Amino acid sequence: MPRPLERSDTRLINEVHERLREMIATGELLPDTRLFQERLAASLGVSRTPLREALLRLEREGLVYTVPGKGMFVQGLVPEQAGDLYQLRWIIEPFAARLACESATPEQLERIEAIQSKHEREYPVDVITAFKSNFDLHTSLVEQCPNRRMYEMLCDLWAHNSVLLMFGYYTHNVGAVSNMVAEHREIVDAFIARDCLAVEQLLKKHIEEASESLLKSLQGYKNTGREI
Amino acid sequence: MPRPLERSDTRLINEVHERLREMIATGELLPDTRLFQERLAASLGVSRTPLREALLRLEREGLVYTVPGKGMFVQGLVPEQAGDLYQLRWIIEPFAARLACESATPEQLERIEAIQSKHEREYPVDVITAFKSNFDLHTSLVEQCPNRRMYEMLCDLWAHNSVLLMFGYYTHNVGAVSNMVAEHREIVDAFIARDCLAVEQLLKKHIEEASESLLKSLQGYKNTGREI
DNA sequence: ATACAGGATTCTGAATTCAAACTCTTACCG
DNA sequence: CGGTAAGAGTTTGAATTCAGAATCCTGTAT
Repeated sequence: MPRPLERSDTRLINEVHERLREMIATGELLPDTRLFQERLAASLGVSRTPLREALLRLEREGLVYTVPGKGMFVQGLVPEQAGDLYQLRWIIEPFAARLACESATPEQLERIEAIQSKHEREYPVDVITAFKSNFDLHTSLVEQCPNRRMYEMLCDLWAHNSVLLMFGYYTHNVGAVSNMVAEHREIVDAFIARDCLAVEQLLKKHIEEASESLLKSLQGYKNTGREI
Repeated sequence: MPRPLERSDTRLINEVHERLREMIATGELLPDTRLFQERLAASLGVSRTPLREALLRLEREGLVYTVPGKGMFVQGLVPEQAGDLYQLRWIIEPFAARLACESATPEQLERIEAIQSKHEREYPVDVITAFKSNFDLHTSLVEQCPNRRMYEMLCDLWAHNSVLLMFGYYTHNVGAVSNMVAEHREIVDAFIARDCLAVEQLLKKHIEEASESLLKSLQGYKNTGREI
C-alpha cells in the first residue's frame, strides 16, 4: 500500500510570513515602518487576505504592532522590550538546550559541530552572515528539544531578537562578535561531550553577557521610522 | 488641551477570539471538533474573514490545529503536550510571580487576597466555577509581572491549560481541589508577606504536583471527536 | 503667513465572491 | 457483494468588493 503521503502546507500565509520575517530581520523593513497592505501585498504578489493573516502572526510574535483603525507597523527597538526578550531567553533557552542535549543523537552532535566550525571558519564576515550564523547555532542547540512548544516559543523569541541584533548590536559593536564565537565554542564542546548541565550553565552565562552588551549599546538609541 | 484619548481596539477578531477561547475552555467545543467556518461564523454573527483571523490566533496558542486543505480542529488532549505545557509553566510562572511580587502594589495584594478568599468561601463548587477561580488566582499572581511578554506567554499557556483541566482533571479527580485551595492559600500568604522567594518556590512545587496529578489522570484517556 | 474647515482621496476592517480542493453519494464493473 | 470511478455538493484558501474611518490637500478667513 502506498504510504498516505501527507501533503505539505502550501498556504500563502506561510510564504508571506516567512518572507516578512526575513524582511524585518534583515532590515529591509525598518522599525516603525507603516505597512500599507495594498502596496505590500502587491510587492509580494498576493492579495491582502493572506498578507493580513501573516501580519497577525507577526503581531503575536511581537514583530509588528497594530494601531487599531490605522494600520500595522514594524515593531521598533524599545530597550525595555529587549530586556524582556533576553530575560525570557535566559529562563527558557538554557533549559531547552539541556533537554536537547539529554536526548541528542550522534547525527545532531555532528550537525552542531559543523555549524560551529563553519561559524569559526567564516569569521570575520559581514553583519548579515554573522547574524545568520549566530541564529543557526542557537537554533541548532535547541531544535532537538523534546518539548516542541518550548522550541516554538524560542523560535518566536529569536525572530524578534534578530531585529534587535541587527540594529542595535552588530552595527554598533561588531568587535564583540569574536568574543561570541569563543563562547559558542565552549558551549558546543560541552554539548558534544554530552555535559548537559554545563551546556545549561554556559548558555545562561552567554545570554546574560549578550544581554548586558546589547542593552549597553541601546543606551541612547533613537529609532527613525520610514515608510515603504 | 483635551488629552488625545486612545481609542480601544474594536476589531471583531478580538471578540471572536475571546469567545472561541471560552467555548473551547468550557467544553462547548470538544477536542477534535471540526470547525466549519461558514456555520461557525454565522453562529457568532460575523463573516468568515474575522473568524479565520481569530482561528489563526488560536492556532498559534495551540488551541486549534490545521489540516492544510481540509480545515481546522479543536486541539485534543495529547498527554505529551500536557506535559510540555506544565513544564513550560513550571519554568516561567514561578519566575514571573516572583517578579510580580517584587513590584506589587498594596492594591494588588488586596486584590489577590480578595480572589483567594472568594475561592475559599465558594468551595465546593461546580467544575466550571472551580476552574474559573483557579484561573483567576493564577492570573492575579502574575498580572503585575513587569515583563509583559512573559505575562502574555503565560496567558496563552493558561488558555490551553484550561482545556486540559476541564477535561482531564476536575472531571476525574475533583477531590484534589481542596488540596489545591490549601496550596493556593500558602502561596497567597507568602505573596502578601512579600516573601518573593517563597512565592517562587511554593508555586514551583504547586505546579509540579498539579502536573503529576493531571498526567496520572490522563493515563488511558481516550478522546472522542464531535462536529458542531 | 497661519490656522482652520471641508471635501477628495486613501486605507483599513469586514463581507462577499470565486476557483480549486476535498468529500460524500451513487452507479457501474469485476 | 465489494471495490472503484464519476459527479454533485461542500468547504477551504484567496481575491475582490464595499462601507466607514483616517488622512491629506486645498481654499478661505483671520
